[in-house]
Amino acid sequence: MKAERIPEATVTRLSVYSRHLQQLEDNGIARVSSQEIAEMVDGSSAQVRKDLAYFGEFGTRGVGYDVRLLNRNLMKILGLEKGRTAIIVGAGRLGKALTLYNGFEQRGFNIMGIFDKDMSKVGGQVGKLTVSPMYKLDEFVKSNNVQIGVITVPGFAAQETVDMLTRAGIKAVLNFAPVSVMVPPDIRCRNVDLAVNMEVLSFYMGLEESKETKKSGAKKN
Amino acid sequence: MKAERIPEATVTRLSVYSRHLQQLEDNGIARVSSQEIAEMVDGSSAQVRKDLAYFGEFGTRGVGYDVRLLNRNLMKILGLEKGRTAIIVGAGRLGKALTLYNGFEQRGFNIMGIFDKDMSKVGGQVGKLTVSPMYKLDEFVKSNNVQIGVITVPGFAAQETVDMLTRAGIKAVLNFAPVSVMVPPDIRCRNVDLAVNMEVLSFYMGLEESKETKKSGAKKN
DNA sequence: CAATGTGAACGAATTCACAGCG
DNA sequence: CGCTGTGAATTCGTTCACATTG
Repeated sequence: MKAERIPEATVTRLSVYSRHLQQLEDNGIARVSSQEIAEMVDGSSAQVRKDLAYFGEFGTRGVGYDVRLLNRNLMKILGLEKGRTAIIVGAGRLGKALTLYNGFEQRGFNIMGIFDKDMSKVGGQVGKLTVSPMYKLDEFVKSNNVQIGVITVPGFAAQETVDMLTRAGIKAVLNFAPVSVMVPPDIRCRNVDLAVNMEVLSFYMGLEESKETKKSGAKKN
Repeated sequence: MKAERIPEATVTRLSVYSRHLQQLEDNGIARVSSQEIAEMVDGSSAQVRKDLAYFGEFGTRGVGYDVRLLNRNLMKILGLEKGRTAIIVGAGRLGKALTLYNGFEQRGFNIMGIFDKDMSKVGGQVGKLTVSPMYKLDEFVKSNNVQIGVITVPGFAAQETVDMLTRAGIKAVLNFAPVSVMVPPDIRCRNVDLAVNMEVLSFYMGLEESKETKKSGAKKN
């Protein structure tokens, strides 16, 4: 282990390892090797060990890793033992779906509120939460120490929403609006563009298609 | 330009470039430089030019790129001029939200159907679509030539769903279930794990937090 | 002695810097 | 003259291979 800069790809994989370890734990499996983890996530054992090596020595040579212990360590590395707090901004279908998405609380995230500009949505129920108006956002973020803002507003409203959140003191933004938003340098931001994922698939399908075209002897132009 | 393997990161960026060019086009902007594109996507101009260079020469030296023309080319590279077809499997909240998500059709994707195993959901309306039972999936995919299957079923049902889709002849899978699914080597698959995104944010927030702790002189242990 | 942890080798992706061209 | 297009240099991430150790 050494104090280096951590590749983002490593962080992403740690999260995936953790989810798989959780499954092993739930199934009562006590030990696992880097090789076995690699198979679960479709990677290499060397990669698994390298990823872990950034943060310490978690295994026993000749034996492998204690599933429970390693998962605890990964959760800690990922900051999940701290009970992360989040709100959803945008009470459209996607916002509501994310508010009620089980995967978040299963991993220790607490969705504390949901907000919308549209007064016809304000007051509506989303599970246990009630949709709040935007003017309550600042106060809510501050007094509840909300850390993560999840943006599910339409593209044109995304930047102003992010600005409100950063002014209120949010630490990180997960943006589902299909635009690039600007954040101050001390705020973490990730864009999840659903269409981009589809387009990457489309690109690779296109490669396959042109292969087939070649095989059958047809010409493109 | 040369016939090399294309980095996936490049493909992802092309999709983002295209979305921004679309915006410029809508605003009546006719020309753009690699520098300006870079600023929009928060990247470097050299990166933009390198990405484009995999596919050809699209610009004019000393001038820049024709917005409309470049966007046409990118859409073509991404296979979007072909009218990609998709179905959603899993008519829960996320499935419904994605079915009605504007971003897909705006980019040329046609969501043709939505399926669910739960008979109490079958027959329900989702926009213009009616939720179909799973036993109709195979026939539907084949006769409509559906290319992309979007998985929004619970984790435990994801693998069997993928198997059904691949048997029916699907070309690509976009998996929102928080598990790793296996696909045959000729099928493209992307996993969008919503919790992973949150956890990566959480990790970097943790780095900030320990910086602050150090600054204030406190010790972690 | 089996599986970890890790320096060294390798390969891939990004950035640099400038030649080439409209 | 300005901006593209691109080899060369560099940085970054992954894989290899083996010494290390419980």
